[in-house]
Amino acid sequence: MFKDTFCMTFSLPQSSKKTFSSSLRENGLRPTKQRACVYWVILGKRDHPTADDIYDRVRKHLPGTSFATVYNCLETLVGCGLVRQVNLDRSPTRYCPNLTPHAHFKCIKSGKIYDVQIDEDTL
Amino acid sequence: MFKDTFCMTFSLPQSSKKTFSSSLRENGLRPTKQRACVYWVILGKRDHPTADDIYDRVRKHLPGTSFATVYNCLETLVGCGLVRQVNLDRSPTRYCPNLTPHAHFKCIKSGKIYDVQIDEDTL
DNA sequence: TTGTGTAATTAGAATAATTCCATTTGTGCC
DNA sequence: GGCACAAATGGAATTATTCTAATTACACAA
Repeated sequence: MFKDTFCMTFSLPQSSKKTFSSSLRENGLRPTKQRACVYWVILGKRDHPTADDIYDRVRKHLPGTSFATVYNCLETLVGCGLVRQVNLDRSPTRYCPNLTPHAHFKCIKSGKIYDVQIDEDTL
Repeated sequence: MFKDTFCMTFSLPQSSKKTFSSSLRENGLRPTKQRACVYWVILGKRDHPTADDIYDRVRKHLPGTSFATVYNCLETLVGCGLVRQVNLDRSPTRYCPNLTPHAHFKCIKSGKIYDVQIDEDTL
């Protein structure tokens, strides 16, 4: 009875909601709450989370979510161009909502990954 | 009795042999036949082989070689700067004896990887 | 030579990220 | 409501790689 309202402690900002829904629909896919939550999580903390991180964060809001679903959603979002995959070496794939052309800088001490804007003029 | 002579159907060219031995010794490591064979295999066919490919090729010459050894040797060779790792997406790590600065081009059809020399002038 | 200590190799188990599969659940439409 | 199909689910399977404990090879001293 309270399931939906209890779990839905997330909501996309209006602008992202539009991009989200229209991108999916353009590809004949549905804007489901799991997909919305995964997208919301990635937009919310731009620390290049792994699927594992995303799983943890999503489950705080949609506790029933499975790993398979997280992977499915990620694949879908990547396919629609809403998020990007970041692969460095063979460490777990990370996800990034920054769609502008940029490079990544990885600190070998902390392992953190930073976006580096590319200055077109220097190319 | 014939074990060694039978198995040792590989030998590094004189120049590579020197680089190989001295690089290892500089790092306090021994130039063993497994390491030599792995190096020889990587030098021999520059198709960016995976650890799996290397395992197959090495075992044609040193049949007793284990996977662990192949991985150990690869780690050692990379550590000594004799070969390089190539990681693209999350596909298996590939190995490359080209030590000059270069980029990689991967054909999405065949999956083959090609070295692309970098023209310093265009940087 | 013959030990002896350490480095290297070995087989097989363990790990970790990801994918697959069979089943269930949700949604849009008649 | 019922139907068809898309999405989500839990758990098993896969795969590249790493770990572990035991064995073997080698350099050097006695």
